[in-house]
Amino acid sequence: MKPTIYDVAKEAGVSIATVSKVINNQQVGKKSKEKVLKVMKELNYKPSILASALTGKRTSTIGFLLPDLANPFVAEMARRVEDRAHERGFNLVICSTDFDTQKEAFYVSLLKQKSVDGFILAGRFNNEEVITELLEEQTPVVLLTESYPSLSVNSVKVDDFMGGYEVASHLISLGHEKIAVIGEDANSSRERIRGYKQALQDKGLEICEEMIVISDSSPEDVERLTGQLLDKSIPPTAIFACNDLLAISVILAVRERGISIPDELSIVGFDNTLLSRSTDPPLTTVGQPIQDMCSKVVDLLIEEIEGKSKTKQRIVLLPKLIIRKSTGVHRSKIKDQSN
Amino acid sequence: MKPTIYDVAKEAGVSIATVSKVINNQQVGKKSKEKVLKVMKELNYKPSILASALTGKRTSTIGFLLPDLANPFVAEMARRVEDRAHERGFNLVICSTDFDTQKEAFYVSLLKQKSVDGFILAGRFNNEEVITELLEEQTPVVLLTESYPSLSVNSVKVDDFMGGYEVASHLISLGHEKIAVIGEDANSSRERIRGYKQALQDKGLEICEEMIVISDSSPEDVERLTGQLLDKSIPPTAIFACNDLLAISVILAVRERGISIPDELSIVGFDNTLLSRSTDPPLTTVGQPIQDMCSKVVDLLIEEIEGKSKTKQRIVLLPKLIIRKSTGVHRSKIKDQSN
DNA sequence: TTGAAAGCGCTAACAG
DNA sequence: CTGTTAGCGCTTTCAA
Repeated sequence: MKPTIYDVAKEAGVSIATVSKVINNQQVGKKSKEKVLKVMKELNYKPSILASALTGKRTSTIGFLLPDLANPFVAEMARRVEDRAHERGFNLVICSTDFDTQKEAFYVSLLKQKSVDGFILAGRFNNEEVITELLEEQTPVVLLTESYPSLSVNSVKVDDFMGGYEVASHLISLGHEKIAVIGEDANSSRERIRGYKQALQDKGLEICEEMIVISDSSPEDVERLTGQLLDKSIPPTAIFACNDLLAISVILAVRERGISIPDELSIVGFDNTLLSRSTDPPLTTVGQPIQDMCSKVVDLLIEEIEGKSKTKQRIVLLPKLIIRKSTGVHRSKIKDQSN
Repeated sequence: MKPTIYDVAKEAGVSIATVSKVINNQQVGKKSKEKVLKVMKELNYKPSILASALTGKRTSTIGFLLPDLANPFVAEMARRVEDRAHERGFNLVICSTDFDTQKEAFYVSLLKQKSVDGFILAGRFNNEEVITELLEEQTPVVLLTESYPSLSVNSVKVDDFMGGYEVASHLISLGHEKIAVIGEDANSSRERIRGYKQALQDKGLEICEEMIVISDSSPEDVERLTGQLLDKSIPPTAIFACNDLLAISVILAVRERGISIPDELSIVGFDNTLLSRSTDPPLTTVGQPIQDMCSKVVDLLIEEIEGKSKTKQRIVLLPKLIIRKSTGVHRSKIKDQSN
């Protein structure tokens, strides 16, 4: 059916070894080479990557595990990773793990069976055991967006601490003193919160632990938590949501209560997703250099795949505060000033 | 390094044939079977899918080509497709084509070399030649979201015509008579527009061609077109954007002009993406049964892969109008009523 | 420069 | 029920 290397060899009057050599352009007599090339074209011959991988070559495909492809931020990363991978001649097989330890293990195992050349693990990856195993068998892996402080593994992420610090600083400079935080159960959130606390401390503000809450990321939970925050005797004048998706849920909850943004409540997100531009008001957020990060993970992984990497790296890129309309001076402060 | 079927055979004291049989659970003596299973576990043996595919079995991976993974609607589809594929034991290798004929051809060719079992092509696929070729060589293919009227190929999509019809009917029932449309250069848009026209006609309204514009999908272009529409001597009182992403750009453009939605202008989208809930006001849109569609494409494809499919199918699911806050009676009508 | 042949890990007759 | 053996399509020595 589909032509094989034998068909080409026969048609070109040479041995399959010769054909193989022109495929991998090694030394071949000019005449033979031309002949083979011509026949390959005629027969529309494409070498089977399966077969060549079986003999030890790469499959040129990368396993890309992420929490949920439907998440716009994740999807954008996936696209950037895909682009870079494509430039470097690799394909991606993408699997959503939903933070599920079972799925994580399952997919890694399955993709190993399919002989992917390496893995990119994006976002929080719960199954530390799996990572350890990968590391032990020297399977190339790079983490994206999160890192495991205790493991010697390549990773690329943004400086979450700094992002959190900048958000809080911005809010404080606007006069806010009661700043709540809604985070997720992930290292990145924890780092952002750590940055936030540091900023409060540096400015001599009191850190109030009950203003810091962790959600399970579902819109319902976020709305509930937002409600709780707002119902406090002294409610916050600003809420820092640890990512844009959370921020949107916050906005919806807030809007439902008829509270105006930013006059009565400032809101900040994180990630600078598409979403953040289309909310009303447009969301102040922290931009991650997605493209850069994604190029870097791919490059790092390929380096490891090609065996060129000397030592493990933790690459940390700097985030950038993007001020839009969801943050401002609180109404009460405005009165103060006009008095 | 990694254990092979030989290692298992030797360790279990049987032939590789026997091992192979237990892998594919065929008839094997109970004792041997147990022994082999035990050894497989001990050695943590996983059969190489490459090798087995080389002998004619499937790779259990599907090539999924789509326009742009960073598009939230597309990403959500990808996730649903992935889920179903996973349930059926398949993986996805995802490639973004950007509507680029070259990339389309390139990826299809590459994935064929990688021996994917079949293709899902989502959205407008420009390279008809490639589809024809796929069809000729009997490679399983299913189109998602778009269909090629002239080709005998499986496809799953929503009834775009009906969606457009419902949008227009809704708007008309609200009293709108000047309804503009912003579409894309794709069959789905054309169908939606056809539905829109039919509705106008059915209600005895005049169809004004200059109220119908096609954008290149970039936010800038959409904003420009929106401006043009609004600057007409008799501007529309409603705009039907052929998808949510377009609708958002329209909203941004409209908001910039200080026009209020829906009092002065109603806006409708299409797709019911996540985005449509978080805009302000929340967007009236048309919901596609994404999950259903995606399960169906996968099932259809796998049927073809397994050779069970008798005839080609074009599956058309019905859309559903979702009325939110971006549409309403125009201010002028309200006055009329109060007079 | 070229080709014969072994082998990658697995499946599938076919014998036994 | 089990094992032998011949491939699957390609790469890679090793001779010629």
